[in-house]
Amino acid sequence: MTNLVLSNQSLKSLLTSCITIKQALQIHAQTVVNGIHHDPFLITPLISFFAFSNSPSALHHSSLLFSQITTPDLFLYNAMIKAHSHSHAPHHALSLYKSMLASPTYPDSFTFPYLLKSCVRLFSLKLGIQVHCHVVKNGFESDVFVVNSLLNLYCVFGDTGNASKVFDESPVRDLVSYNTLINGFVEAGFASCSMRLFGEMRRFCVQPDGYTFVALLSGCSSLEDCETGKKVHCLAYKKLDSLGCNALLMNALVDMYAKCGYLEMAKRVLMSGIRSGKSVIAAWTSVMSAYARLGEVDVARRIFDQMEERDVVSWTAMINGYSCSGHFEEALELFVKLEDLGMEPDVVAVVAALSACARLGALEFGSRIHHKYAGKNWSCDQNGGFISAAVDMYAKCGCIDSALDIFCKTSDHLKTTFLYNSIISGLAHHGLGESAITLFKEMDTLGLRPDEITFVALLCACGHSGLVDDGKKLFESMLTVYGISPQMEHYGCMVDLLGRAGCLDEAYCLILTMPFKANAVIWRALLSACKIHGDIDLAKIASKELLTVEHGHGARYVMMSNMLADIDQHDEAASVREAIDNVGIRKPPGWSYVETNGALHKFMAGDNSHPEAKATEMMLWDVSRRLKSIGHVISA
DNA sequence: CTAGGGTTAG
Repeated sequence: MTNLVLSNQSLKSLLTSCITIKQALQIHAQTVVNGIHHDPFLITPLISFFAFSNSPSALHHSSLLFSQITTPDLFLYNAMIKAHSHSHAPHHALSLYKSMLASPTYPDSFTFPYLLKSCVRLFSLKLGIQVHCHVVKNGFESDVFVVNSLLNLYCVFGDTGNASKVFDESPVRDLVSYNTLINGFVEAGFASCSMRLFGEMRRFCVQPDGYTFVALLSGCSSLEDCETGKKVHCLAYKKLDSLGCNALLMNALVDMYAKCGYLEMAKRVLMSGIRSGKSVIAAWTSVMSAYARLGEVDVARRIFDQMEERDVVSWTAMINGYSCSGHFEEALELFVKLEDLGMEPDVVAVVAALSACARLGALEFGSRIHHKYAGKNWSCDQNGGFISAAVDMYAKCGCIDSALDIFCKTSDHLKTTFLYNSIISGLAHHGLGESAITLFKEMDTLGLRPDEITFVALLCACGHSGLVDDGKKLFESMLTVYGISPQMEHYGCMVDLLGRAGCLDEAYCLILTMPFKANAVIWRALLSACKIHGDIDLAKIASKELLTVEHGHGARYVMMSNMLADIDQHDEAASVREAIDNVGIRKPPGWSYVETNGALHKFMAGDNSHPEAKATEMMLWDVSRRLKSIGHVISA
């Protein structure tokens, strides 16, 4: 090759037609050879080429070049910030911004959207709020791109309150602003707000596009509002003559009809999608899930097997389809198959598997999954769902210590009401009422609001630990302090709590004064308390009431007959048994699982077929004898 | 602004 010396100009024009990283590296080498690598007109396009070539090593290379520039200009700063915002290390974007603030350069409207995106990718609302302050300080709140990035930031974190505030206070709004907030409302579970916003959008004559309709339909799916869904369908049909080529929209339509239970309509839209050659995996997944929810697991499985393409989402849907119908073993089997096929399960799939383990009590399997996926690059441990699923799994499998360990190691910004609910109910089931209350008090200092589930867990914890006064105080505080009106479940917990503690009259009184008609759960709780404390008169009342709300339920008869036998009312017990025979009621046998050394053992009431059934029974007898000896009262 | 699949109680 001839020793050709290229001028600055020709190198620069070469760079514009450069395609591969290798070519750009060659040009860079030339600039060094020619001693012109400090020419800003050459180095700037080189840096941005490397920055935007979507390769971690090239980005590293551009960072090196960038660091050698003494006073980078705004353009270069923005280029580097943008490149880092979608890199594997978005925090570099914020460091760059910091050094920019220390330099004579000021940010502009191009800087903030990428900073905000970095905060989103760092899962840090806190940093995002700081950047928001800088937006205000620098006067960019009226730039529509900045506004849309702010909207996205708040929506991603489910903070629709702040998102609405940004939206309301912004002098500029475009289609993207509306779409972002509409979608944010839907994802936060406020689908009705999204419908209202859509109305406003139309009044302001902002023309919706495909994304608007997809978001709205997704809202109709979650509301199971097929009426609105149909209207959106019509509107989308009229507005978009290109409806036929939008796969996303077709999928959203199918999902809406499937979730609303209009399976025939869902399949009709799906078929039209197939005819026009669209990508239909998502639509099939929706239809499949609908069948699973209806309890038709076999139909769901057939669809799953017949789908010509399956992705992680379809696998997850099938795994959950099994879980929904109580087929936890099949769910886990499918998860293992997914792993064996070399497909990388994502957080949602892992969460689904952990949940199946929790339901089965499959500790070894569950902890294997937990350890395998904690600390992966897509960061399960940054995902609130993964953490609560793991906490729940350990708690349900009897390892409250492991559950607490995970909980305590979780940093505060990842602690949510949901996670507290998981750990508190875990503590409740382990009879650790005091700890449950301690953690509950912690929520306040983190600014987390308890919800109705928190109180179910708390009251349950008090009930299992005999903390009657604490339970009463908490029940009081629900409405007076937290503005949550107690539901049937909460009254149920209170009846159980008072009943176990022997305050039978107080429990009965609560039932009579509560604002709803007591359901079977409540009467059963009272009946069970009567059994423990041997109150026959109240037991008769409770069982009479139970009969009126729950006609012909086998468990009631069995419980009643056992109870009467226990308190030496053998004649009455016999008459109840007779009633069972007369009505022909059969209580479905109780069953349970236990997992040891990776094998699952199923136990059913009255079933002695397990090879170690005799030994197990002896062990159980021993356990209950020891429980009795330390004063524990075993209820029905 | 890019569907479809998820975690807590009873």
